[in-house]
Amino acid sequence: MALDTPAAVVLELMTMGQQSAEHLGDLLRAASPASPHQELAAEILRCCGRVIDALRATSGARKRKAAEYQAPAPGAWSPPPGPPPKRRGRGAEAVKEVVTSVTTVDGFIWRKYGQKDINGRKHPRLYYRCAHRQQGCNATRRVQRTRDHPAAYEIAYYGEHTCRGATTGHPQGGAPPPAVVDFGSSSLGSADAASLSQGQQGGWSPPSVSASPSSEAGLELEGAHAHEWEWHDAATIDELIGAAPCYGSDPVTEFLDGCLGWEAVLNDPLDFAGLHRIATFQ
DNA sequence: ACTATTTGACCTCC
DNA sequence: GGAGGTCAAATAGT
Repeated sequence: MALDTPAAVVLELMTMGQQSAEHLGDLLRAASPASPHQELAAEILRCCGRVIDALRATSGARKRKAAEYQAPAPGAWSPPPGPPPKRRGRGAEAVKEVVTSVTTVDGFIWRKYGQKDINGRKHPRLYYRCAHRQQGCNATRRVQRTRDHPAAYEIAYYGEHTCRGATTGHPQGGAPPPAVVDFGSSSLGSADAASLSQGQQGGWSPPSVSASPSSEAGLELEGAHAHEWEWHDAATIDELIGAAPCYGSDPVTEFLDGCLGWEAVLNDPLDFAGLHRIATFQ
């Protein structure tokens, strides 16, 4: 939610850019240890770092005060009226399971309703349900960082969407903007997850990048037509670098040739005028 | 004022 | 009984 502000978006994008520069530096080192271009990558890295620092300093990173929960009187909690709510059976089959670097780009609006520390897992599991639950949509999803690659998320979907997706109600009927910043396997980020909030007008609102400092899950960029890439259990990030279709024989060249999604992001209908200025470090 | 998120309590399954 | 899943009050954000 908090990342709906341009500054927050810039911060997130700069973080990604920083990660990409790191990745680029690695690739350059691997390609040619003596390459003078490494210094260029290092320069990009430094610039990103400075912008990030400046943004963090000005944003004031408000943090939620720890809730002072007042325990309800014994017996205060009462189950909702009517039949008991149906809980998903433990280990119930997910309709779909995805392992992805972004926690979703599935075109649906999700609302977080719970978080739980899971035994043997370093990161908590996050629970989301479709924001259209009031319209009877019972779709839920479970997001969990993978054990092997904390930058990756296992997303399990449960239930069917009866709402046909929030973004289908796009006011202009046009395709929503491609809002995915696809850094491919380089997104080894500290991204944080939160659910995408829908605008109060009930229509489609631009995809937002949101993060909460306290959350352990990842960046979430959502757009109805944005793509997500998946990898499967056996794949490692390194394997994916080699396997990703956008990489050719020269990974460095391919990297520079636009496997990243910057253009798509900057062409986004969102007002990125300010972003352009910042992105050019002026 | 209203909505979204956080988080401890509670429920259900194994 | 423990672990995972969900609820709902409290709180933050707009």
